Amino acid sequence: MGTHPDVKRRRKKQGLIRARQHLFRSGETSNRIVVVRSGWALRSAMTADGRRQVLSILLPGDIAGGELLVRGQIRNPIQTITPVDYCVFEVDQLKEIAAEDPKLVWTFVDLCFSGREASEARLVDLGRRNAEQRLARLILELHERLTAKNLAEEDSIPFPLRQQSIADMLGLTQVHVSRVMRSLRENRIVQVRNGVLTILDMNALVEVAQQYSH
Amino acid sequence: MGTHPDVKRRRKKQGLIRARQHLFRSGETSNRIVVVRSGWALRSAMTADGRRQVLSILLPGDIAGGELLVRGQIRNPIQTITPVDYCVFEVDQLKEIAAEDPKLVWTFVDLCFSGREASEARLVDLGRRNAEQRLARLILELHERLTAKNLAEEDSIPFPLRQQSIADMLGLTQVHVSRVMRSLRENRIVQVRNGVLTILDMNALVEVAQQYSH
DNA sequence: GTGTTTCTTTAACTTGTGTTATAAATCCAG
DNA sequence: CTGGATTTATAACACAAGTTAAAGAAACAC
Repeated sequence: MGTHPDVKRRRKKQGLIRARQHLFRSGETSNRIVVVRSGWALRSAMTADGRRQVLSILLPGDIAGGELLVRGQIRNPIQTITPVDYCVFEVDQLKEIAAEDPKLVWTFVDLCFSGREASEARLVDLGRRNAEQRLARLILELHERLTAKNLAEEDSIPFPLRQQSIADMLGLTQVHVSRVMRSLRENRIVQVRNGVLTILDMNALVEVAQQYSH
Repeated sequence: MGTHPDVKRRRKKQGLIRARQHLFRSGETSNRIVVVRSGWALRSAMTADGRRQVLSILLPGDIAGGELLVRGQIRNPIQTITPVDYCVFEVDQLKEIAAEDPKLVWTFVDLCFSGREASEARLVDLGRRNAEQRLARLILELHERLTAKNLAEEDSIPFPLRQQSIADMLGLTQVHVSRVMRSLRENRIVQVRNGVLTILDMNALVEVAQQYSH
């Protein structure tokens, strides 16, 4: 899609934030939207009894807090899992720009649909696929997204995710994520070392991701 | 939100379609968007091995095929589960109207966000709640939505869903949905008769929906 | 009505994933 | 380098939900 030229011109501020910090808190009423420039963050929801469901992974280039364009407040907190540097856009300014150039609003519609498609893809995973498939598909998704952003080398990608975060994303427990990781490791399909995940056997990984199941 | 006045004026056609028919097929490239006027429909995704995940339930007032505003084709098929009558809007015309009145585009952004929020709520259900909670929450959601549309009487709502569809929505099997329904029935929490579901004990239902779990 | 098909219920049995607990790695501050 | 905190690995056991099968019930066609 690419950033809109008017938006670039009006870029206001930027910032750097450490790992494990909130980029947005639930309920926050802010008028700034953030674009991640480097680093990873997780957007999640909490249940009443304190368990977490990760809704999406934010990678460089992704927008955080876009709902502020149409909602008064942030619903889902966003926390960094690595240091993140970002730039900030004022909601009011974006709206002004959009008023001048209606095409921009269609860009928002488009972005919003992409986000929805992504969360529906995850829905299918949680509803209809087993743990092994979910993990394999998550790895493939990250590999694709990072490759598109030129952040992968060959079949290696940065991998700062803790097993607990993966569990919270895939609707599993950390223990079970560990089991499935072991299976992928022992079958020489993927390898994780020093925060880098390497896909050793792409065909096998795709196979696992697509295997018929339940 | 309410339908935009310009849109109402240009309403083109309407139609009636029987139960178990496709309102949209996957891959369809149509230039018509549909608003459901009465009846229920399901939007779903299929896995490679033919299992189904229901992504959303369309009730009267809901839009079907909205993605055609920003995408070339329909990704997820929509099938009626009751007779549906609907009205049709041409995509091109909507875009023309939107060009004249940019507010309308913001309405699309808003709608799109609502859809995303709904699918993320379901994501939390599938990732972090057990079968009983999922079903209780589905019933409460339908009750709320139908009440808002004035389609509920007291605590009774029309309920044309087959157990298999509920299963495909909640990531369960039909057999297990039957078990959970039995539990709700035997505890005198809900009752289904002649396609009408009655909430006999709202407090208990809310309790089930929120119980701490796993 | 009668027969046919589609749903639902129920039971018996299996299994994937959760739970709990502990040990082993790894990371990090000082 | 050392000690403490996180994170990961493993094992043993438990249970929610899946599977299969078969019988009832309901819906539907003629």
